[in-house]
Amino acid sequence: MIRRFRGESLHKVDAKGRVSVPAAFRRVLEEGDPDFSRGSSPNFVIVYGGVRGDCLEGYTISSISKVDKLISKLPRFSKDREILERFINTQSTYMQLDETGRIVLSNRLKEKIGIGDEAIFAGMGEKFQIWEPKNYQNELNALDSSFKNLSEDENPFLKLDQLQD
Amino acid sequence: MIRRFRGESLHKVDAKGRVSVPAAFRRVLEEGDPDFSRGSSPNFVIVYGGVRGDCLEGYTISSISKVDKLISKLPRFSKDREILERFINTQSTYMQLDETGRIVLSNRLKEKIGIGDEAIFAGMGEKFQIWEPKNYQNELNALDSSFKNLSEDENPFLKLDQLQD
DNA sequence: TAAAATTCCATGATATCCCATAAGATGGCA
DNA sequence: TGCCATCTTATGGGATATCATGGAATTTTA
Repeated sequence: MIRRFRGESLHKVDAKGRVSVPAAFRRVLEEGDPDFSRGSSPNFVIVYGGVRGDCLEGYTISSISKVDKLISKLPRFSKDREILERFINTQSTYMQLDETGRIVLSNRLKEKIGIGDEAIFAGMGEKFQIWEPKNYQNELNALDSSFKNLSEDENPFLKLDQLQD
Repeated sequence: MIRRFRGESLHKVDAKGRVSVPAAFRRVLEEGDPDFSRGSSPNFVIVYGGVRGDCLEGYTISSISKVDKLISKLPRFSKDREILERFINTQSTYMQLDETGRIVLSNRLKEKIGIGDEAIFAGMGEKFQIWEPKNYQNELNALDSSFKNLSEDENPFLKLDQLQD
């Protein structure tokens, strides 16, 4: 089975910017790092630009590679490619878990998403997000109400069954 | 034969949040976990967000993987995909039965559905649900009365045979 | 050399494992 | 067809490991 990022959890951010990555996510990061071996700590990538500026997105090495490959398929020098490279390559950084399963968020990253002394991790399948708690709640509320306003045939749950395997 | 989740049963939730999963359901979970082997314990997934907030829903690995695969077909960063991942990945968690066939419900999960020291498991074919007993009874009653108010051609029993494969 | 970043150690809380038991279900056999 | 032996299930308690978090010590770097 390929494990995916699932679940949400709240973590303290200390004065140095250290945060624990949820234990369940670590397993996924380990599986997704081809260079990982027992006893070491997995590498992964954090994208801080992205479509939305309001959260950080963490990718395993293998899932960011998929995205990189897709970008490489776009014509060199095309505007599209340039934009995506800007967001996904330029505005991202490698990270490594420390021995206790933490990462450190630089001031730059913290400011980017307005984080104080708490952070919420949210699993999103092939990636996870890091949010400032209040912003996260707003995001959920917004999502909820936009979901409620959808018509029957806009409902993504129902659309799922129309996709073919 | 592909076994399905069938039947309902009531179980104690102890101080640590431990509950026995009905033995019949365990067989289904075992069959639905590609990594399961005799002697080990099956993994599965509990979704706690979903369209309805009033119960937990348990899926086998293989049935949740089907959903995950469909979601992965949607364009990355699309609204639809985001909504579905929020409901199905973010608001869910991996679970593993222990040797005696139990799982532990975290406080978070218990609060989510208002569970005290008892829980009802209800088989729903490809998934099962976990309810606080009183809420479950209300749900049954509501379903009953809404069913009674349906006209002939709204009756799902009758619609069943009109579907084609 | 001062500030920043990284490594190392410590600890309480939580979750997980391991063992125990009683009741019920199952099946064999007289 | 009634009784006994055995297995499975549901449940509880205690021991142990993992996790989240904080602080000190050491290294790096500007």
